[in-house]
Amino acid sequence: MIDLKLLQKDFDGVSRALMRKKVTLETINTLKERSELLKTAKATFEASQAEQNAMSKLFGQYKREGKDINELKAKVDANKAKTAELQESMRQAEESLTTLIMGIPNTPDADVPDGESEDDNVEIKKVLTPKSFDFTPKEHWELAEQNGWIDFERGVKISKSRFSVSYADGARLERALINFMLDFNRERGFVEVSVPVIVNRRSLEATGQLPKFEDDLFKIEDENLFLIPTAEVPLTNFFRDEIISADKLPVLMNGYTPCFRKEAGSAGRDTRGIIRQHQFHKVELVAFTKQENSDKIFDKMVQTASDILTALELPHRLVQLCTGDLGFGAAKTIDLEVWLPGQNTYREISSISNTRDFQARRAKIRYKEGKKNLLVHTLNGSALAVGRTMVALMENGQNEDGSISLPKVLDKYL
RNA sequence: AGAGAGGUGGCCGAGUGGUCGAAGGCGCACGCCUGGAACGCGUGUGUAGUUUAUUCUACCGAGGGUUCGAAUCCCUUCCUCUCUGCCA
Repeated sequence: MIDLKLLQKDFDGVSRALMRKKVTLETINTLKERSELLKTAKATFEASQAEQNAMSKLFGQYKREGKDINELKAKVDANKAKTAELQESMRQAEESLTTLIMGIPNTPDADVPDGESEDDNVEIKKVLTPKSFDFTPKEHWELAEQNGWIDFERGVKISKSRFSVSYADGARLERALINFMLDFNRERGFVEVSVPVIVNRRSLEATGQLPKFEDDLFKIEDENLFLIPTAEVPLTNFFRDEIISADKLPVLMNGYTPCFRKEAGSAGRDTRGIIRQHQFHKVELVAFTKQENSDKIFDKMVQTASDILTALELPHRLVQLCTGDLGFGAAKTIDLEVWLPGQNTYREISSISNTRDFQARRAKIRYKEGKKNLLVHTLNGSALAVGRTMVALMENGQNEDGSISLPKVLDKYL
């Protein structure tokens, strides 16, 4: 949620930032109007309520002293009706503001490049050089089938399209990667956490998936519960409605979960293979920091994810997302894209975001600084998407006969 | 899933219509005491909005109702605990 006080104070600055995220000036103006309306409505109501409270107190006093209450009662009755009306209009103002603001994205950082789509993202650097093959490298689905690692048809039979089965060495590699990543992140200071993969509506509102993106989520019928699209949701909600003592910060977490996404709107994209599945494994980093430290922790998270790829000997690059590609809650995002020789391109394998206080304001996660309670900054990032890591290992490690050489860091996990 | 009990501040816990944002205790912070510490004593200690500030408003799981006035009465709902059932 964006900072309404800041909008009041620096309307031009905030609206300029929001317009970079394609929020129309009309919407921003409405937002400002509604927040001012609420403020006045609240003030009027509270004044009337104060009057009511004062008279009610008098009422008790009169009764105790045996005074006549008829006149007072008439006054109090009249004020009561007025107060109820004021309260109702305050409620309406509140509701219309909430509805609007919950759908407003975060403001991008000043240094985020402008752009329309992923084509305008800015490459920051490349790590490791893709090796050249003296044969035509295959795509991962071919290798996966040839090695008996992934069974696509049976995944569809058991569930539906965009589901697959990892099998034998494929399943073992998957598990090895999860363990490897969890250990790697833990050694970097991220405490391992295992969380529910089914969460309630409030949790998804806090992180920003709801109310706007309900169509992307698998919902449990009749329960008002949802399958998580990322461990970011349960991990970030760990501290929801809490005040963390400042000396505990930063809190760095690391968790593995399966993730579930409907992939509505991506029909026809990545239909072959396991690049885009309804269910996939991911190890996620989440951090809670003091406001002044989130940039530092952000860099640490990017470095950690990049180092995992390096340890796995996977060539990759860092890309800073432009405003047009930035997610709903993110102020700043760096994607890690891994080289896929079969596809002859870099593909996203991790996305690391600083949401600053956007999620913290929705989730009411604060810390105490002196006498004041401040919103934490929350950050999240994959380290890494497991399925896509398998894809990269297959395509980069393939030999001419279709067998696959795996990096030696995985030896002790296999 | 059935039966019962219950949800109050960081924690425990009192409070059945007004003087209750809420006794008391624990914890925590500061001060006194001490060579230093424990003990003891004193003071302070919820969140959010509003205001320059005092103030004021809201919050005793959530939502609604009764009333001039609700932590307290009524309704709905969520959650927790105990027993029974089921089950990794």
